Amino acid sequence: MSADPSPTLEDVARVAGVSRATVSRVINRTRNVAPEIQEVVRRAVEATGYVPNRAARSLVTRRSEAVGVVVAGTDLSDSLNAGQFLTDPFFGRLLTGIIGALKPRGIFPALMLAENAADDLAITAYFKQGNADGALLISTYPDERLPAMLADVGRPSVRFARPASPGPVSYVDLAHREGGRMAAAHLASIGRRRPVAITGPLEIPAAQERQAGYEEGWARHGCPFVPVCEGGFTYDSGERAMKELLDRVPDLDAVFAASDLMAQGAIHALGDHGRRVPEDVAVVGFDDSAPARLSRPGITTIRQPLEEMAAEMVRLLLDRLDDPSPEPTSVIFDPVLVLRESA
Amino acid sequence: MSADPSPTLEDVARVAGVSRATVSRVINRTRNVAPEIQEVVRRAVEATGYVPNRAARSLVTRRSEAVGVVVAGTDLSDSLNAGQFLTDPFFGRLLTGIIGALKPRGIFPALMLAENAADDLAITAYFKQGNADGALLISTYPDERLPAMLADVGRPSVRFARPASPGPVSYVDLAHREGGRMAAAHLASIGRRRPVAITGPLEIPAAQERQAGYEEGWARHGCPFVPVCEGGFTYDSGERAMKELLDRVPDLDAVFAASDLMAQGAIHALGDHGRRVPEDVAVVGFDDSAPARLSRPGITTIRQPLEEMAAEMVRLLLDRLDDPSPEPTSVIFDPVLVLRESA
DNA sequence: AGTTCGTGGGAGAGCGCTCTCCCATACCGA
DNA sequence: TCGGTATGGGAGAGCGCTCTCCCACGAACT
Repeated sequence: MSADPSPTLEDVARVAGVSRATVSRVINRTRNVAPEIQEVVRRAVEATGYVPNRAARSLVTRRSEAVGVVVAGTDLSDSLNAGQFLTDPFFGRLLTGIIGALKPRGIFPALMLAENAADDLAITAYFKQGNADGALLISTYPDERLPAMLADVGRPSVRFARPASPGPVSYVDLAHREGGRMAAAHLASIGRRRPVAITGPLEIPAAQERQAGYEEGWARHGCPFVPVCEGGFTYDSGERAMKELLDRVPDLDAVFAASDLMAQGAIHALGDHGRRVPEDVAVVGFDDSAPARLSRPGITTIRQPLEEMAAEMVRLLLDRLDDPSPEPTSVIFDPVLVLRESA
Repeated sequence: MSADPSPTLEDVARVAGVSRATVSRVINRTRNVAPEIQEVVRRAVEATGYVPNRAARSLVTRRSEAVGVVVAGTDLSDSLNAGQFLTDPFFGRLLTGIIGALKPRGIFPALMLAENAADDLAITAYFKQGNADGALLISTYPDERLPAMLADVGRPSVRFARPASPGPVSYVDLAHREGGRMAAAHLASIGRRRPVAITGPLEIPAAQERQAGYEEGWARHGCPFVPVCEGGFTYDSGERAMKELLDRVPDLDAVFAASDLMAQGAIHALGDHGRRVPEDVAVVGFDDSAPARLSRPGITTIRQPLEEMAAEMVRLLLDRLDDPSPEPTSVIFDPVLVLRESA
């Protein structure tokens, strides 16, 4: 059954009674070939079980028909952090979108973690060797090194999330500010008046934007000052921040946490202090990841359409690979308020 | 900066004043080369910024130095299911372990989803084209097609979880039966006497084993009959199963759920029925995934050392790639009881 | 009839490596 | 002195493709 010496183009050509070039043309639909000959070739391919050898093709086309997904975890470079990121449903949704969008092209993405400078080097070398044509960069941190390094070796990349400083890189992002505004508007609309905020790490543009939008929203509803505590997007940081805010603002009645995980931590901290959610305190999260849906009470949250955003990243990258025009593009998606029990 | 015509072996050889063969030998440490010449070559590599072209190398070695991670979702072939699997922390932990174990070899795994027969074909073709040398197969379902198909095209694979029928494939698994026994022993040790069980899908060997061990454990503690309800590993199925069991066995005081997600669903269902956890009902989960740690109450659970198991899968595969001896191996890991609040 | 196309096929070079030969040199024991 | 044997280097074939030429042929024009 297993024909160890895999059939080559030459073999197919012999069986079909044509030249190698003709077979190649049929397979790649690269030039007109008489229909009857196409048929003969196709039958020969079938009969031999031929499958083109990617290495040989890549060698001459200088294309690998592969893309890499680079997860740039963190500048903090504790090795746990990036590892944990992979278990974050946020990442899973993104990955689902990427794989789905790549599948029609027969591309399976290579997954890499960039945790430190050595990794950046290894990853750049990987691309330079011709293992992949382009990169999808997933980083919540404003990491700037990789896109430039990859551009140096002629590999375009598309980022998830706007880079901190504008560079020659396409990206896909959410209207975070609008999301923050929506959270404030909703909390105000259900009669809350003493809001607080648990932000993400403020060196991240997205975290800044969400917070800015939230404050803007409250200002519009007559509340010019919002007590705030910075978190790190994680469950524990949300719990800790909530405790601190309860100390500082005992009569708070609304909290906006910049991630669902932090919202979950906050809700548990509120419970520990005898506050009921949503009766005493309303909580709004961000992302609409699994914890928002599965925890009790369900978390009212600002949904990021991550699957769609991922598909858009793929589209941008493939477009750029098909036509390496020099214009970086960006696409911004709208957040959606998802109502559950917590607010 | 970007030397578009990437330097080739030829270029390095010219700079170093040696032949192509010698440069190749130095780079691949494939034969003795005089130390001073090694030094000269190394300097030339440095100077030119040379990086070997993987396609050219693969063409002659017939090795890609790449591996694929195949996530075989389900035979149920609802497209959502596999997508959701990626957001499951279970998968994230496995992936973390795989990537970590592959990194020292400079390999970045290609990720693929097998949701139906067409996918199986596409994936097999991908391997046959020489895109990857071997596969890491992650499937909780006892899918048998892919390992055989891959073996047919000369690609070894290592499975996560024992296949339903023994085949020519290596695998890594957990002592599920022992895990079930541990759950029963713990519940008995804290004085529970009316146990029930929420199993995983019983066509999955792992689910059967966990259940068998659980019943065995209770039999040993004087409880020969355990009411049971089958779930699907998901949150919703756990919630539903718990409701059903509460109807059938109103005075139950202990439940073993075969996944943490189901345990979480069960705990919420118990709460809805006015039962306190763990005072009225003790709950033990399985996996030790994020929900077990983050939900309230924290879920006492049977931990699978997924990262270590993943690393072992990688080791088995790489060994087999380095030396394709025909003996499939299997490695079984021990579960660990992790105590939290729920039992 | 001769010229000019357009169309569809083949020949063959060459992508950048690895690896098998082969050869030059140095060192050894007889 | 000579054959034998490591040791380390170079020459060159060839992995399986793509793609540029080139050519044969028929149709359409002058």
